[in-house]
Amino acid sequence: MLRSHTCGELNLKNAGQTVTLCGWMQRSRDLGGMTFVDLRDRYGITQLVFNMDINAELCERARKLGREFVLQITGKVLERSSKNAKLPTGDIEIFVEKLNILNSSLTPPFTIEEETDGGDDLRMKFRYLDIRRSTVKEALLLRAKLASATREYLNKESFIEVETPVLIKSTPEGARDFVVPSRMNPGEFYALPQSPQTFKQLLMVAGLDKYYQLVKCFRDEDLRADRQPEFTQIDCEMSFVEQEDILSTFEGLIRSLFKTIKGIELPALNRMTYADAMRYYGNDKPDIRFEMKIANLTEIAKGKNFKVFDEAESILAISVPNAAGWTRKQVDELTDWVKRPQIGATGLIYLRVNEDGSLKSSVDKFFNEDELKKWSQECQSKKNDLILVLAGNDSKTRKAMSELRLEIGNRFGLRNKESFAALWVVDFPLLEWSEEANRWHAMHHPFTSPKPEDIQLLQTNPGNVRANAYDMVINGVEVGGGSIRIHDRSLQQQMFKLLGFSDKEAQDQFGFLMNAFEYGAPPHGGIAFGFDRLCSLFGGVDSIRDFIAFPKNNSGRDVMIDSPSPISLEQLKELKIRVEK
RNA sequence: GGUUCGGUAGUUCAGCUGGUUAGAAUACAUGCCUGUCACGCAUGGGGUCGCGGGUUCGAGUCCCGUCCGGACCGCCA
Repeated sequence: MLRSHTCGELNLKNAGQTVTLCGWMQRSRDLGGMTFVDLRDRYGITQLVFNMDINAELCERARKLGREFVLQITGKVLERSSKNAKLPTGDIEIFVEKLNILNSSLTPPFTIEEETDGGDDLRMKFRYLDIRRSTVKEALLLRAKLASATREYLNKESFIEVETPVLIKSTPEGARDFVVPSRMNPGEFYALPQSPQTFKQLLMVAGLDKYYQLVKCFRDEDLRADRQPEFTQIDCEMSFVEQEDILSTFEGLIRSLFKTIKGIELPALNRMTYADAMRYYGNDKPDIRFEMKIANLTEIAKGKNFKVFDEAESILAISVPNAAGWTRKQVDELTDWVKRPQIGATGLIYLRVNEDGSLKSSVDKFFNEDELKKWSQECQSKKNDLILVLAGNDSKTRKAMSELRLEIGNRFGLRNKESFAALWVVDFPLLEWSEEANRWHAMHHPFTSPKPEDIQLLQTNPGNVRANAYDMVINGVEVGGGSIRIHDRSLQQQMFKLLGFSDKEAQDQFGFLMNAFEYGAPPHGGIAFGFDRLCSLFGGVDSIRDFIAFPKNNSGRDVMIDSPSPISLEQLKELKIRVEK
């Protein structure tokens, strides 16, 4: 070992000992007669001290050290005459007797501090330096802790971790696949899994009963702050279970993670149907850290000769507490906000509920006091509330209202990152109609089972069939989702047919699964959690990038290794692939 | 595919309605300083204003194109 201790562990108890430390030079403070050096490693920072009077030659050498030089020092642990309460090692310093420079360093392109001066692009290019910063290091540490606590919980519950293949088969449903050419099978391609869905179902047919895997998944879609092309899931599946069993098992997992990692006793999760989530929050992943539910004014506000309302499919409102005092300017600014193309509302109507109970709206011309009173009753507003109204096409307006509600939550500081509100959203529709493809799409995936009582609707009214599907939502983030699966060949076949597969297509693409169903497939179901998102939620950060050691940028590039990149002509030839220029 | 914001010193940024030699902070270098811990003080070096074109007597600034990056919409079963 090159060292006897780490830079984070020495304190007064070690005073008098001779120790050897290794680390990076964080910074030095040269006072002329003496020089202080902060030595940093993963575990912390320890101050080194050099003195001209006692060892001039060594002190001169210490003065010449540059930032991020790698040092090995041996010296005596001394109590400091002026202590630093900010450091765990702040009571002591090392009086250096031997200084060995293990490696020098160029001046780093950004400061290696908690708050760096480096931009994202630069940090990613020099990610190995970025990870030296405590913020990123702590994020990776949190990820490791979450992974280990997850495994511990699931192992204790008798789950078996099984690895499934990464080179699999491309299927048309769902996201775009990343594909990998097969040299031995020219013209043919593997796909990287979007999820190990079919494999975990086969493991249930195989009788493993309880499976999990912390697994990399891949989707070739456009990225976001919380979306990477390769990401990690906690993927789980159980046999001989009903929806309730899955919900309670994995509610247990999440609550245990909160307990062990954050010391938080998360209350039992409420259930909300998909229909209610859409009705009251305009969104299938409601942030329930605050109320402000959406009210529907369509019935009571129509037919008063106000054209915008009369032509609208839906008129929706939220009542913002204590906002009646907002100035015209503030409301105008909010109006501009909802009119941005990303939100897409055409305008914003308001109704003030004044302190004295009187009402003032931007549409007083069309509505009398009694009519406005009905609005405020429908919104359950209190004095001093400001009611905000959007109108138009139902799904667009609902979406816009949901965004507006979240924005107001942000502005009022109602979305505290250290408070956590979790719930299950249940009873998702099995199918949704795709205008673009002119056919039904599986809302979750094609292996999701319909609720038994709704199966009869499959032929007559597919849009109304509810699925045994559920999402776990925390603070408006979908952290996980799953379903009870179909385990019966004929129902699965019926499902594919409904989704527009011919019998042959279904057999070609998913025959292996349906065949397996004929050999005693047990009833089963499962769930998958977005592990990166879970990490960022626990870390109180919106972006998942710092919880991934080497993430990709917005355009799916790794700017450090500069990939993707062209491959040689020889490689292409071997793969029998021609690239269009 | 679209919307939007940005690209100026190693880095983070300022630079107004176009006008003399493009600034600040920090980093870096040198010197001074014996209890600092974001040490302090002094001095100094450091710029193809992303790239290409245009308008103009004159462009970091205005226009067009392009590349790069961020956020978002579409997309993400």
